[in-house]
Amino acid sequence: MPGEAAIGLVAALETAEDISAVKAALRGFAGSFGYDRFVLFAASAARDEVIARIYWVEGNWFGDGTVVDAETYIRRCPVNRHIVEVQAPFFWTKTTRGSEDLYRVVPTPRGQGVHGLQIPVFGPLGLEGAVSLGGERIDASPPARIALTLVGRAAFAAMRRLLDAQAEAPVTDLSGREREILSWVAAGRRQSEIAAALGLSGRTVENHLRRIRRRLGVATTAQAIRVAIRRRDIAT
Amino acid sequence: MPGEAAIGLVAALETAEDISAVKAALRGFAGSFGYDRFVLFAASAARDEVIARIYWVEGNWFGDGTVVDAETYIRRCPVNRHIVEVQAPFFWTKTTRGSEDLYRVVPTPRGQGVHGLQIPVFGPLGLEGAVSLGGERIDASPPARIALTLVGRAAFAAMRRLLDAQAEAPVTDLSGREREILSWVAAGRRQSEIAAALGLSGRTVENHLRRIRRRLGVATTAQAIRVAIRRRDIAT
DNA sequence: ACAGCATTGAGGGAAATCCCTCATTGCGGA
DNA sequence: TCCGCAATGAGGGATTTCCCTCAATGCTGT
Repeated sequence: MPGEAAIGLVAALETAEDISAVKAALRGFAGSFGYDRFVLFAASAARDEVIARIYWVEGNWFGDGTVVDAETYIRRCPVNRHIVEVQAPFFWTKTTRGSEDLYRVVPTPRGQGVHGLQIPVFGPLGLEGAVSLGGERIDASPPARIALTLVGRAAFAAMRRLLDAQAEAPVTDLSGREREILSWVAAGRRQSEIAAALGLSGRTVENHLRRIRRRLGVATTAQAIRVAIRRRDIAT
Repeated sequence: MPGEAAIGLVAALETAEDISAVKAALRGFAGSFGYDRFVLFAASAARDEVIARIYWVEGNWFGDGTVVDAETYIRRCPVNRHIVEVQAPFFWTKTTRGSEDLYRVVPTPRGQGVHGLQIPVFGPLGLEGAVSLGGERIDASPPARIALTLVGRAAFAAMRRLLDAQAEAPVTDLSGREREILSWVAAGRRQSEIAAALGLSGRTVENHLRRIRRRLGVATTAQAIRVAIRRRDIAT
């Protein structure tokens, strides 16, 4: 009865106090479908890299028994790039030809090799992360996919809640100068124009904008405009 | 067994060919939890107002037997504004004091009056819509919320797939493609990333953005974000 | 048939942004 | 008093955006 179990797990994950409990929940549930490799990472589209922060990596991802570190995983798995282009979970399969690994996105993985389910996680600002599940003999049926998506997303939310609680203190307010400068940018001024208007050097304006981006947790100034408008840091 | 039914419904909704089937699925499932009023609307990157397009309104939303039309519903239900500020489904309750309706967001609705569950739907660009369920004697337990969220979002996806298939007329000066690209920029993507995501060349994205700037009469893309948000060409 | 416009793509070069780091000043709180 | 932080500025280099132009589709409406 994966459905009942899934809903119970989601409820439990919402109030989980313990990272190991979150891992155990996903490990156990996904395990019953044949998945034994796990990756959870934040991707918020807010960083230069696709992956902003790795929450959890576990399992024999590359078939050679090596324990993966974050960088390795990212570099060697192009599936993680594909995540920014989709709107729904997708299956992938890895086939090894000679010494080369070939990853493909497929409707239903079958046959030899490592297969997986990649689950994007969305939020108010767009892509926020992903849950990646893998294994060699996986259940790739629609019910499995649906249940795993439900539980995987709940696990992601729980993991983020627990791990980003202390790690980040993101929602600092913008300083007055920062709001002022961002408002000018929103009004269509270039950095050099703002510098002239405010009697600053272009460098200073640039530095302020970088600080603004970091504070708002966004990748580009254009996105900073949108986020700041939503947060009411600047006027619409 | 709400869990099994939910997963089966989601699978069915993914391939539904028929709007009435989608409605029947949600009506039946939510009905078993005491919900008998339904609203599905898109809120995404394309139109004026918080609500871009209403997919479905059904039920006695205002207790006086009147059939609601879209505008009325939007104007009279402030809960729909609140949707832009949350990251997760929430319950609300409506109490009537004299001739005045008071809406409140609550952890668990109880007592007299109309209660409801508001389910935001997120995608790569952020908030994409919402599913609103209401009733007078509703099940507001966590399992019910989780199952309804799962099915509600699947119903939303199905409804959008079926209804947005045969096009809609752009109300603004920006073309559909232009709004789409600008939305991605507002979500923090670079031109090259957008090109990859949409399968275009970087040149094309760049050309679209120049055209957008010219059309909106702005100098920079950052300003275009603000103007487009204000004009409701893209989502906040 | 033909004009208009959306969509796509490009060359070539100028300008702007963005990244890292480091440093100084001045202010308010522990 | 000293730490932290807002505010300012810079060096130096890597990317990205932006500007002009031109052109080929394909669809729509007159």
